[in-house]
Amino acid sequence: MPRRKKTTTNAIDIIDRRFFSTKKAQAELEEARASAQVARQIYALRTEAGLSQRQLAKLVGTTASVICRLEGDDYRGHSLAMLRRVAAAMDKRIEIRFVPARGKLKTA
Amino acid sequence: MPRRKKTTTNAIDIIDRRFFSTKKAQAELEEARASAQVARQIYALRTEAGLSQRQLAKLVGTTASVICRLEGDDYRGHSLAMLRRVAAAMDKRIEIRFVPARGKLKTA
DNA sequence: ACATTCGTTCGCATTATTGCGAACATTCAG
DNA sequence: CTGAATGTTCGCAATAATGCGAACGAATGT
Repeated sequence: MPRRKKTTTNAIDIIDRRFFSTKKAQAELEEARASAQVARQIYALRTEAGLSQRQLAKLVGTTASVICRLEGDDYRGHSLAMLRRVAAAMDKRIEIRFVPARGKLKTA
Repeated sequence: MPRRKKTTTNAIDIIDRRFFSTKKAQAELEEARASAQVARQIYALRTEAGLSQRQLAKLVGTTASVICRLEGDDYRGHSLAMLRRVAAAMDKRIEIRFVPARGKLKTA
């Protein structure tokens, strides 16, 4: 049975571990939220346009299962190419901006 | 030798063809411009941060050749995952918005 | 001349996204 | 009940992005 690094009786270890875990967790959360927001935007645009997934898929030039994936909250694989195709299908375009890390303000 | 669809003595064919070609050309131009804008944003952020491609690559967790690709004007393969990694490396985050097709206004 | 750093390009393996059909449960209309 | 439409998930082939090292020309400083 190998040593277990003292199981954690050291205060610094605890702090370091917690700090690291929160940093990592925050990064993952932020990315998850950002991806989910993209997904929800697609969903919102589609429903507001009165389109079904299959209808949008046809406009985009793909199938319903792909649209369903794009709208999934846990999907992180969005590509700009696909986003632009989806946007174009609904007379929209994509705007990408690099903004300060924790800027919660939206320019409207 | 198969028929050649009258080679084009028909006015409507000419108009349709021209319309289609301009539509397609416009779409490609718009996509090219959008991609180039992303590339230039990365370049601008990097240089303003005083980083070399290799330095940024290390921060992002990749190599200089990848950064070089991302900054190329003719590269259309950007993924949100990579953009977020680049952004995070420079204390930024990515904001994606679907805006009306020909809206030339920027909200800031 | 030499070494260093820079941006750039190439090829190739690895990984991820897309394409697509099939199937399922649910809902709604006839 | 029957039929049609919707959203969803699954698997797999095809395509595309990434990872990475190597090499090159150019610019810089020693």
